[in-house]
Amino acid sequence: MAACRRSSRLAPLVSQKLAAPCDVSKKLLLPTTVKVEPCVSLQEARAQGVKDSLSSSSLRNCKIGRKKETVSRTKFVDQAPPRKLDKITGSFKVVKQEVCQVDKNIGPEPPHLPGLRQTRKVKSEDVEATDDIKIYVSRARKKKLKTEGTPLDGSNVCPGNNKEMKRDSSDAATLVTAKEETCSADKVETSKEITSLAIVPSSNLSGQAVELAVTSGSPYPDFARPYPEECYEVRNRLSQLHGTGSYARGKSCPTIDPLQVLALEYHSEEVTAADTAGALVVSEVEEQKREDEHEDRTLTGCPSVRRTVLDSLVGTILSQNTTDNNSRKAFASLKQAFPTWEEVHAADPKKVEDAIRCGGLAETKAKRIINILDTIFTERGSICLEYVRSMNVDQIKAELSRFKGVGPKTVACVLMFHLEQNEFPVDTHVFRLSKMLGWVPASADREKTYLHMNSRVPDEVKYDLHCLLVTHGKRCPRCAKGGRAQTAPDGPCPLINWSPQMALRSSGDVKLLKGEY
DNA sequence: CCTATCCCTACTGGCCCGTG
DNA sequence: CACGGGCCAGTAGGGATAGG
Repeated sequence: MAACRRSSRLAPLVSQKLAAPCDVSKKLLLPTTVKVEPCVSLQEARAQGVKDSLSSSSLRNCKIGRKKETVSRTKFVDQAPPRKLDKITGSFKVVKQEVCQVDKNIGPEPPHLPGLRQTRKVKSEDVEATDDIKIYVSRARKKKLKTEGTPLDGSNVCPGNNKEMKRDSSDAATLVTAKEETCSADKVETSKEITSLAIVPSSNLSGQAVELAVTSGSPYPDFARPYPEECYEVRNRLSQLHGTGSYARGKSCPTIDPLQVLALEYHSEEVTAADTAGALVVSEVEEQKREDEHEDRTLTGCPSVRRTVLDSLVGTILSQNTTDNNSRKAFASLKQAFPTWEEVHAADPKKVEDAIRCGGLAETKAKRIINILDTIFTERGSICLEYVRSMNVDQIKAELSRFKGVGPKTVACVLMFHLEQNEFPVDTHVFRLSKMLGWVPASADREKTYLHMNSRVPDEVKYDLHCLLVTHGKRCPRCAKGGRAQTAPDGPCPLINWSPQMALRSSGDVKLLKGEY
């Protein structure tokens, strides 16, 4: 197994900055060694032309202190290869002599874009009015503007961001109508059944489960859970609690997770009241769809496509670390300011930043978006990501994850919500609940959880289960992080006693420490 | 010696809560 | 009411170390 994994990591890679990938990709080079001048920092190493596809450890080996001056490479192949550390597949990265030469001509890489953190609700008092346009200004930005002596006007704020900035308990109540009666006593019975299922020894696994344990690409091939039966049962229980029926792709999920709301907007299928748990999501989605009817005509450089992969990718980036409302408004604001991606690409980064400011982390996200557009334009001659539709899933993962700011979760969301692939994104809620349910080893990190769950969860239930776990992780007082649900609960948790971890949590005897789920 | 991996921290804007 | 600290979540990067 180890040899197998190692072999996969040696998948050849090509720099994203190769100006003519179609030419270079035809080359077949034998493994060799490339001399890299010693340097004292990562930035300097990159400035020397070392591609950022090189692993951090390998790049660090270039530092003087370690007296490591060589970087190995493998070969080009005639296919679209991953171009940086592939966190999803675990494949690895190398650097090539040609890459260094090309990069030297390009110069140092763009400034480091720091990571992101999640934001929560927006305080209503931070919404201010200027003339007829209500504008949203964060406290931090107010402080910054005050420090800079910049007047508060429409040039430095995001318009049209004055509604539903705060998702309070009344909103939640709207979302979860008619849920209480679904939480009846029969839940207790099924809970007992599942308790017994959860502790069933591996020798009693179904044939399907055993097969999965043997053949999956999981980092834990011997860890058989979750069994397919579990996935279906949890889906059914959470569906009863948080929403009715199956959340087929393209229909609404009973969640207001920004990624899912954005995803809904990308699908042309009808969104009906019966498919959602509340009127809020439906009205917002329909309203957005109406806006989209107009915007789609000029939205992208691919006029024949209603929603593009690039829309989805940028939308998902904008949804990182912010609320659904803010991310959606940031996306709409961006489209309003720059109807096409070409315009975004050509725009002053500050203008782009201003356009998405209402989504939070505007500077970071603007740089990342522009960097993506710039990379695509440089490599393809036009700003369009539709070519990934012809790729297989692994190739798409490699293609998208090479962009800075696009991680495994973002790629998985694009794959699942937009490209309708059988992916199982693992966000913080899915990660936490997976551990609580005993579906992954306690030591599993998020990436391993993603790999394991993606291989274990039956394809037909991935979409539903993801949506429901996210919803449940937000709403259930027992299962929410820190025991603090983001909305009013829909009812008693149907997963009590599902696993020893869940039982411990529900008993209240365990004081959760920092970092624990 | 080189690479892979684990573990940890930084970064970011905003919310929540306690304190003065 | 203002202020500060803790916390949130996804990504990037670096130190240390294991393994081939």
